[in-house]
Amino acid sequence: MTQTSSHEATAESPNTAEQSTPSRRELNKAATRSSIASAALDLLRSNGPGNFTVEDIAASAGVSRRTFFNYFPSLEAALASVADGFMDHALEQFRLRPAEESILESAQAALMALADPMSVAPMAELFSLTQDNRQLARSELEAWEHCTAQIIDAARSRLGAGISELYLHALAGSVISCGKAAMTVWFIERGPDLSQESLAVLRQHLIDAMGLLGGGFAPPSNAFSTAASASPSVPTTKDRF
Amino acid sequence: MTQTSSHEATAESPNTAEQSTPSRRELNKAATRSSIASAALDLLRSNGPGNFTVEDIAASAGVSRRTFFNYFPSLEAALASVADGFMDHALEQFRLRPAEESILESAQAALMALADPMSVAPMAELFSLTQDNRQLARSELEAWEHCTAQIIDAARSRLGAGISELYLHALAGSVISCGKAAMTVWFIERGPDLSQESLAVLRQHLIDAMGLLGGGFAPPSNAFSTAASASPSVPTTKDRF
DNA sequence: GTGCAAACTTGCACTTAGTGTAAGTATGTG
DNA sequence: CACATACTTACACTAAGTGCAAGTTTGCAC
Repeated sequence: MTQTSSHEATAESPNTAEQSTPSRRELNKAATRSSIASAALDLLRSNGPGNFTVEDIAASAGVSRRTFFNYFPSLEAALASVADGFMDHALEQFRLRPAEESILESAQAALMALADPMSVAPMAELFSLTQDNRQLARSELEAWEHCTAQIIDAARSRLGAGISELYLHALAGSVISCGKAAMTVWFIERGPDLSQESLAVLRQHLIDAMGLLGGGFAPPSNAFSTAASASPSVPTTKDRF
Repeated sequence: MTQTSSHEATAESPNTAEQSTPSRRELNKAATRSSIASAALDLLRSNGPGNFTVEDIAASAGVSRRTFFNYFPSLEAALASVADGFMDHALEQFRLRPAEESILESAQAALMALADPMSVAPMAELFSLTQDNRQLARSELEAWEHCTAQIIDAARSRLGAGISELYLHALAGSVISCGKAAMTVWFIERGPDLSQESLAVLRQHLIDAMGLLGGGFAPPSNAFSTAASASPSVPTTKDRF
């Protein structure tokens, strides 16, 4: 989670190289952090949302309550770090796409990269465990929002600073909304089912949602048929995977 | 805010009529509620975000701390009730649109209705006072999310239950994202400026954002010129206001 | 390795959010 | 007027989140 970095004590690695020497300290910190996060996830699994406290997580992770708060600003943030990992992965994929590709294509490709079991499993689990809890749902909204902001930045640097801010904001927001919609609908239909068949459905939903967006949400009667043909810049992509 | 209704004690008015006799009780409750909300807004104005407590609000509204929590589940919710009023207004407009109109057109029309000073003033103020506070920003996200859910319902009942859920979710989410984008960009550009000129800018942003959406976010080089021509179902609407 | 400074952890004390409960006060009804 | 119901309030309690100061670990120089 990028926003929690401000709560960590280390500023930057002392060596000018980027990741040559992770240094004992950083390794320890990373270990502690992930141990807290997975303790939180375990408790979410076993006790259900709302039925455990920060103290429980800290005890289960073998640290003090105070240390928990040195790593995460709230209980929800600890759980949201799972979603953040998922989205960081997506953003990485997005930024790796060739600059000449359209934003929608890049977004679609990036989202595709998430429909594999390894990436989507923790996210799907969070989704399922989170559904009925207000606090947790909020954190998830925040994670999506954070992701939107990142896309805006990435798209701006790709398209040049001259591009309309409204275009950037509306596009990034819509892309995220469509990704969110695909996951939500998938989850409603399939629950936490991570089989190949189920993931194929998710993948198709992601494709369809982007197709709808690229097609300007042509009226529903022919929504799916026109979605592909009406969007020359997003050529269906269905056959690419 | 619709979701706070579960925290209120009254279930339904005793008389079968809808709003004939608001009854002393309901009047008192409404008065208390709005007095709490405006006390919260006053404190936000005078002290800035994060620099006042629920106890302060309760004292300022002349009720006990406990009563505050009988009306609102959190400090943020009290402030968010302002945004909720704004969005309820928009949803009302949306639902009043003729059924044969496209969803995008209806959404655009509904959003237009909000660009008048009376509606937008409290929202803009919240926006400005809220910008740098995490908790408050979360509540606002929640309000948008709530609004999205309402649009999904409204669109489903308009388009019939046979319509694809993915279509509904993606469309509603994108519409809201575009509305949010228009407001965000407007606010970045103009700050809390509610002059006629500034509102015209907001209006134009709302139109443009919906145009972009209807046009499938045609590549930026010709984003604005093609946005209108590429969306036959959303005929610019610029000349309607 | 010895020593020292910086980073990290922890316990403690404190404020505030939020909730359950039971007793009090207002409101509507016969 | 009497009575039931809705609403407010005080009180007590759990838990979130933060500041601070003392302890412990790590990195680095000698």
